[in-house]
Amino acid sequence: MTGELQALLTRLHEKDYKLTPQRKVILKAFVDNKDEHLSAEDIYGIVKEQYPDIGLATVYRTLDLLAELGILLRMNFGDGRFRYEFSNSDVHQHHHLICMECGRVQEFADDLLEDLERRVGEENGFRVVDHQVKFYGYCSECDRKKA
Amino acid sequence: MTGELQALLTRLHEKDYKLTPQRKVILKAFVDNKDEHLSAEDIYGIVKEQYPDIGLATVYRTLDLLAELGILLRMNFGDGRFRYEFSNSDVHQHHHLICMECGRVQEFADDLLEDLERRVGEENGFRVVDHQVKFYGYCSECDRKKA
DNA sequence: TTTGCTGCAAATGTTTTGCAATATC
DNA sequence: GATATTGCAAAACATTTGCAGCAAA
Repeated sequence: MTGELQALLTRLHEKDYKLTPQRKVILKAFVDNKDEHLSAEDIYGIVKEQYPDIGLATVYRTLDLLAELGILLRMNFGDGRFRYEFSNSDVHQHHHLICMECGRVQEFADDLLEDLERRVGEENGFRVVDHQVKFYGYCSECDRKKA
Repeated sequence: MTGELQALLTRLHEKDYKLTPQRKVILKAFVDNKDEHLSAEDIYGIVKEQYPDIGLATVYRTLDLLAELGILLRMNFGDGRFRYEFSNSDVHQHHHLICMECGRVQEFADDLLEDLERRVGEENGFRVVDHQVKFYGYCSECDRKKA
């Protein structure tokens, strides 16, 4: 756990970014909330407990930085704000199931898409470098409640 | 062409929505720009030529209405504004190739995904009702310029 | 000590809303 | 004539930016 945070800090340090307490605390928030898809405001709320004087602008700037470095993934679920998650390079491709009732986001991994990606690129004269797949529907819980 | 506009107006009329010139002119803008992915501001610009007194708020309200009725699809390409396109029920599933250089959006249709959709739903206890797929990369033109 | 970072407040850009006036049915 | 719809201006909301002060190296 601590080792993971350390590794990330080292990664920043290697690129000559300063290791400020604000950056540490934001990174820690992601380490502690691995499965979440956090918005800037979410992070701000979490981080304010440990570091009450942090400014929202700093959160935004840090998220930008971490996303540029590839440490975070910036995603858009269509709810009007960006959300961020740890860019776990092990699980290379993972996608999202978005519940239209409660808004909960589940993840799923799938490699079948790489095939599709290649084929679509060839057929359309397009060099595909990334893809994003979202399925919309109802999670089992909401589906049960509705029935 | 005119027939298509008529059909849409009838659809509004049947649901007791008033056929205002503003609504007609906005619908016409979509009929005339079938292959585009238009933002509210885009529509506002187009429509202002025929109806200079229209307000931007009316454009937003009309787009909301048409999207709710299923006449338009509201989409988010991550460029900070919603974009709308005709919901052409013939081409049931079509997806987007987004050029990371010039921002142009090409479409492609694919039915292979329905399979995937079913399988993912089953494996994750999720009732999938829609999906959205975006491929990011470089269109042939930009790819050529870069090489 | 030097520069990069921060917090604050103001600015930005898109979308929404309150309200009085207006136009459709 | 009743009520939905409009235009305008202001508000809301997420995000960005300018800048003076501060802190990591």
